[in-house]
Amino acid sequence: MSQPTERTPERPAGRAVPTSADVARLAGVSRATVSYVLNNTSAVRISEPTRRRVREAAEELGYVPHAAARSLRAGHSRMVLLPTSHVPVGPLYSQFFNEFQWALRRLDYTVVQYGSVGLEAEEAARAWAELRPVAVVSLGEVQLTGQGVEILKRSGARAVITLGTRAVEGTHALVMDQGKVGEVATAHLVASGRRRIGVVIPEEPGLAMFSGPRLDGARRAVAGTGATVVPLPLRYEEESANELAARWRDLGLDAVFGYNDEYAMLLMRALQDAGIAVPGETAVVGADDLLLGRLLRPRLSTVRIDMVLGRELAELVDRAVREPEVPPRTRALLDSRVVRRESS
Amino acid sequence: MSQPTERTPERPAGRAVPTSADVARLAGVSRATVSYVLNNTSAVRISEPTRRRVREAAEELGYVPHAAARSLRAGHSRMVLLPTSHVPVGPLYSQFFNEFQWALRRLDYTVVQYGSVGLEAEEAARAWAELRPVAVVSLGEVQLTGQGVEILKRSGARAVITLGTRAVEGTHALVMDQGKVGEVATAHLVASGRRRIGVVIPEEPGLAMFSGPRLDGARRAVAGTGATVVPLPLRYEEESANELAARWRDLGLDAVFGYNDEYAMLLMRALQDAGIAVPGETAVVGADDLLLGRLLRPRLSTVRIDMVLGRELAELVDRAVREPEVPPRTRALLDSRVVRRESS
DNA sequence: TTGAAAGCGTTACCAA
DNA sequence: TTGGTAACGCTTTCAA
Repeated sequence: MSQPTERTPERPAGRAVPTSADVARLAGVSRATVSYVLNNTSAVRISEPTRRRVREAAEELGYVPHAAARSLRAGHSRMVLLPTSHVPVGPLYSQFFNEFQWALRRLDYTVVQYGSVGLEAEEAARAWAELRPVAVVSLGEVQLTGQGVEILKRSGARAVITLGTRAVEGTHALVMDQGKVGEVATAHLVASGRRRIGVVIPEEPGLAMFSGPRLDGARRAVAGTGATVVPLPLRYEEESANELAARWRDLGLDAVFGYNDEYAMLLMRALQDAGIAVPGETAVVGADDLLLGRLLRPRLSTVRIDMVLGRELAELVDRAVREPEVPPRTRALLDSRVVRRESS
Repeated sequence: MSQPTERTPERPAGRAVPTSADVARLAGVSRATVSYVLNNTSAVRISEPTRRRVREAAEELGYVPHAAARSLRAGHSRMVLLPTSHVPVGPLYSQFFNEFQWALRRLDYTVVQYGSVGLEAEEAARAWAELRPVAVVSLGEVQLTGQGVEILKRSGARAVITLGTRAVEGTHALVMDQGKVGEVATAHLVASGRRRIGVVIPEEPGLAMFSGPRLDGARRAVAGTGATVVPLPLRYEEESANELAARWRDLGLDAVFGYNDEYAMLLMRALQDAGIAVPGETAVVGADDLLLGRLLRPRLSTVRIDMVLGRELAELVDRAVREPEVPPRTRALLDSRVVRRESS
């Protein structure tokens, strides 16, 4: 860039942000022409010399269009808003999420994640609505209410998609059937002849959303089999696991579903240290099929969760935006199956 | 897009998005009054009955202010933009990140994460600049250039903060000294009498940003000691680890720094399965101090990384926004120390 | 081929 | 205490 001045102060107090009017002035044309050139408007034909002058002027000024002004004028945006929060999630979920974002970008949407920690349902919906997104994809961080959905739709959102453990009225709901995770794990344990089955409930906040349905699923699996389910609160700390292991024999359990691989690994180690044979005396099953679970001895049995592809979800969003009249539907988002290794 | 000149209704058969003008009409007042009431403008006093009428009208219509229009009018926003991408990060980083977001929110900023996967430096800077954020905090997903920083500042960003492995010109740079992680790990191994030290280099994309500096740090640690460093490419798969373990004795290594706990655990298991005693024949050190590392036998030695608090970083952002004339500085963001367990 | 002007939803200034 | 009005930056229709 040509900076003829010897000293360019970083931030001259008066330096304004260049607008299309500045570009027009420098190029010696009107603002309309600038817009035509920079947006490659095909309806209008601009001479090549003019185009070049405009482009050079824009370049020289470092002009960048103002998204807010543009979408204000246009009356709509292509922003897809994804509320985020602090729910600790595994690599599976992260990968899905990234693929989803990438696919949306390919469909020419601007993906914006909005940190929504600590917001209540309606408060959150209002905050999101201020940005006038064309679609909101809520991954369950904030429990959206029908009221909140109404606010969003009234403010122009053409699609509200919830991706959670249960359907929300008025939205395209994608249900992650967390119950099934607990169900297949527990059914597997029952089928292997286990009768008293512990189910780990993490005490860490934010996980109740997943652990509750998983426990319910476990209960469904034992219904009518004579086996029983015992909830086991557990913090993700060695001390907590050791305490639990110390009273293991009093609990009289012969199997445990560890919520996920991490909690399962923690508990399995504590059980082994307490002299309880795995899987001999107690079977252990995790979930998520982490690589690390295969490194323990015995190798950890697990529930493998197959997520819908991020690309598919992106296409669903796109369709919902283009055809908002299609009524929202609820559909399953993931499938689960047991991968039996050595710990069960 | 060539569309017929016929007017296509933007919002088919639906009521339009309510604006402050609609609220004013319903309440029987002017738009200005609506603005005063809804923003609690203290400079103007509005009678209580009027306030009530306005509030009720807004409520009835489900009015939500239009953030773009507001910031267009105001000439500035309080948006802090955080580019995100798919770099796989550990729980330590996530926790820091969430704390940071939360703290920014408390300081009344709107935190927006912008999915920037696959964007080049300048392209990305331009995309971010379109949103006219008051500050950009780049966590290193996209290698920001001086050019990119200039674009952002010209478009009104009052602070650009980079949080990466090396400083970027013109920004408040917070350097995560990844080199030190490798340095302290290797120094520890050398001090324990190890001479030929392997350093794992993950083959997964996106990690080079961290692994390169860590390897450099390891080299610094052996300089002048007579010990040597050997880079060890490794995929995060059992097969890859087993291959590496199979030719371990040919490599003649007596220690390895495993990049982080996960790779270290993977490799340690492969070494043990190949009959190589840990730490007797080969010492292993990871990094991140994951709980899972403590579950293996021997317990995994590790490098504990202390991150700066998210709250501190949020305050730095706030200060940089309020006093943009203060020259950008580079400062260290994290400190590292070895936690010796049993594997070294 | 280009330009003038309207208007998107807000808010701040100045009158009434 | 309230209302009219201009302006923020952009796109688009209409006119030249």
